[in-house]
Amino acid sequence: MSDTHNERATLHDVARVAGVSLATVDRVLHDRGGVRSRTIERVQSVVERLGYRPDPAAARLARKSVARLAFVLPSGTNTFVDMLDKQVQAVAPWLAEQRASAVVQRADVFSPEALARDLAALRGRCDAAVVMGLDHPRVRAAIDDLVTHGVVVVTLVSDVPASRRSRFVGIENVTAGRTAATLLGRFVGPRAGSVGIVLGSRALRDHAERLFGFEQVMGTEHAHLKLLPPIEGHDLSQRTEPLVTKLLQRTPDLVGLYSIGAGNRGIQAALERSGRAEHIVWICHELTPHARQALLTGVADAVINQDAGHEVRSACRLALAALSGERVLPDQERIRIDIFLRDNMP
Amino acid sequence: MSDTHNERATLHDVARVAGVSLATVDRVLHDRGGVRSRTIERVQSVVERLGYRPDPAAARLARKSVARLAFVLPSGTNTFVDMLDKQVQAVAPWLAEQRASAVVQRADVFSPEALARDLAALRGRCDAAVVMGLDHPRVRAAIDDLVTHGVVVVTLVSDVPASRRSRFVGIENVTAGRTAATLLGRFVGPRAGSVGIVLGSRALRDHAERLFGFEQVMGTEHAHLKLLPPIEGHDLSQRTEPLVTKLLQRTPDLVGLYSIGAGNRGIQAALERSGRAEHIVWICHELTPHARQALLTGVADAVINQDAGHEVRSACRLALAALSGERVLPDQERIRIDIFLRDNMP
DNA sequence: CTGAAAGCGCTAACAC
DNA sequence: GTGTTAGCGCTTTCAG
Repeated sequence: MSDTHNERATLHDVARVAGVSLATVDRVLHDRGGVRSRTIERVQSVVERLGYRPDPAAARLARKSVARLAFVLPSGTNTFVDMLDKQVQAVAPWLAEQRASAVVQRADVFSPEALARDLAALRGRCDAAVVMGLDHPRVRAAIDDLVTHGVVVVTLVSDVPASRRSRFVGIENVTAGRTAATLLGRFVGPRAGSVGIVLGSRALRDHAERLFGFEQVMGTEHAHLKLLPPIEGHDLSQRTEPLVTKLLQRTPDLVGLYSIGAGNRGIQAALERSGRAEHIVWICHELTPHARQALLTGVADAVINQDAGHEVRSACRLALAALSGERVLPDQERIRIDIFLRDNMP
Repeated sequence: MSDTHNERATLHDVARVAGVSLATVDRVLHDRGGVRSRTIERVQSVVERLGYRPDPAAARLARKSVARLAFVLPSGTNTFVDMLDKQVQAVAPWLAEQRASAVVQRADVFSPEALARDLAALRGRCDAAVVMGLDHPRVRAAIDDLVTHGVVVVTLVSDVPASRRSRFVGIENVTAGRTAATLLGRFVGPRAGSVGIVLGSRALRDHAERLFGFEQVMGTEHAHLKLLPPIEGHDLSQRTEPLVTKLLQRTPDLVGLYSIGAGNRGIQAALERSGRAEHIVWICHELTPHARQALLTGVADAVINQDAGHEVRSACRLALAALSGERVLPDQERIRIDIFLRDNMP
C-alpha cells in the first residue's frame, strides 16, 4: 500500500495518524491558537502527507455562524452599479445555503476620504468586504487596515493592486481598451477622421487602464485616425451630454467615439440629436438597458461588457473560499471581456 | 406568527408537522413508493406550506452512492472536442466532492446508428448522460429510451430539441451565425465581392442553425456581398484544405470566409498559401490553440467561441441538479456567445 | 494546551 | 406502509 489512498482522507484520519484529537487538528487547520508548536508541526506534516482536503459540504453543515459579506458600491445613479446591487440580492438564497449573508452599502467613491471612512466603519461588522472603489493611497490604507483586522477584502470592477486585498474580480481593463480600439478601427474602416474619448475620471483605475489600452492600439494600428483629447464626464449623463454635443459641433470629421465609463444616456442623446449617429462608430461599456437599446437602434455599434451576475457570484465564491479555505476553480472565476453586437445580446 | 419562518424548514419540521417519520418524508420526496397516497398528499402539502427546500450540503454528505455521469463526445480529431474532454477530466475533483464521477466516451457522431447504439449501451451504466450528437430520429429515439429508463440526458453543443432531454447546454447557434455575419460584413466594409462558407455537415443541427442565421443577416444587411454556396468539409482539415484552395482559385473576388464548423487548420493553411489572407476577412468558431494562433497572425479576424470549461461545468451542474432536485441559477448556466479578437483572448 | 461528545440536515439500512 | 437509527465529515461547546 502506498501513501496515496483512493479514498479521501478525513479529519479523523489525520487525527488518528497524528495521534491527536479531532479538536486539535481543527485548531491547527484554522490556526485558532492554543496548540504546542511541536504538535502543530506534526499535524501539518500529516495533513500534507495524507493530502487532506476538508469536505466543504460537511464544513458548511456543521458551521453555526454565518459569514457576513459587505458589498461597498458607488452611490449615485450609475445603472451598472444598480445591476451589481440587484445581483447581490439575487444570490441571497444561494448564500443562505452556504451559511453566508450579504449586505450592500453605497459610498461616495469619488471621494477617497469618504470611502476610507466607510471602509473603516466595516471593521468588526463583516467577515469579508467586496469593494468597488478608486485607487488612492487613503483607500489602499483603509483596505490594508481591514485586512490587518482579519477582514477578507476583494476588489470589484476597479482594482487597488497595491493593497493587500486577497483578490480582484473584474476584467483586464487595458485589454478591454485595446479591444475597443480594434473594433472601432475596423468598423470605421478606411475612412479618415477624428475619434473622441469620454471617460468618468482619470482617477478611476479602470478608466485610466482602458484609456491606455485604447490609445496604444489606435496609435499603432489605426494611425490614420486622429485621437482627440479625452473628455471627463464624471460618469454623469447631465455632464456628458453637453460635452459631447459641443464635441460634435466643433469636430465635423468625427468618425468614432469611445465612451470609457458611464453617462452613456447623455452621449446617446447627443449623438441622436446631432443626426450624425449613423456615421459615427460609437463603442461603450456595460450592457445596461440603455446600451442595449442603443445597440438595437444602431446608435451604438458595440458594447464591451463585464457580466454583473458573474462578477457578484465570483466575488462571493472567492470571499467565502478565502474565509473557509475552500478550493477555487480559477477558470470559473475569470471574468470575460464580453463583446456585444446587435445580434448576440443575451 | 405567520407560516413563513425566518429559519429554513428542515426535513424534521416537515415530518413533525405532517405527523410522520423522517423516512416517510424522504420516500415522498424521492418518490421511492411504498407510501399511501393520502400520506403522500399530506406530506406534499406540508412541504409546500413550509416552503421546504432540501439542504444540498446535508444531502451530499449523507449520500452513500456516487452519481455516475457519462459524456458522449464525437470521435475523431476535433480539437474543440478534445478541449471538452480535458475539461471533463478537470472537473473530476469537484465532482468527487459532490459524490459524483464522470467518464468520457467517444462515438461516431456522423452515424446515427452507431450513436444510437452507443447511447442504448449506456442504460444502467450511468445515472446521467451528456450527449453531443446529431439531430436524427434514431438518435432522438435513443435519447427518449434512456430517459424512459430513468437516465437524465443533457445535450451539449448541438441540441436534439424534439427529444425528452432535460436540458441543452450550448449557445444559440442561429444567433451565433447572425453575429458572424455582422462582424464579417462590418469588417469587409464597403468593398464588394464574394463570401465563402465552409461547414461540417448540414445534418449537424448547430451547423445548420449557424448557416441559417448567417445567411439571414448577410442577405438583409450586407446584400452587396455575394454569398457562395456552402462547402461541406466534414470537420476535417484534410478535406477543407483542398476545397478552400479550389474555392480561392476560382473566386478572385473573395472578400470573406465564414467557417461554421471544424477543420480550421486546413482553411488556415489554404489561406496562408494563397497569399491573400490579408485581404480576406475570415471568421471561424471555437478558440482552439490553432484559432488563437490564426488570430494572432491576423489570418483569422474574429473567432466566435463557446467556453468549453463553462459548458462542461454547466452540464455537470444541470445533470446533478436534475438527479437531486437541487436549485439551478439559470443565469449562471447561460452559455455566452464569446467574440474573440486578437486583443481580448484569455 | 488537549480531548470527548453533541450535533448540523440528510440518506439508507433495517425493524416493525 | 411506516418508523427507528446509525452515520456522512466537520464545527463547536464544554471538560479536563
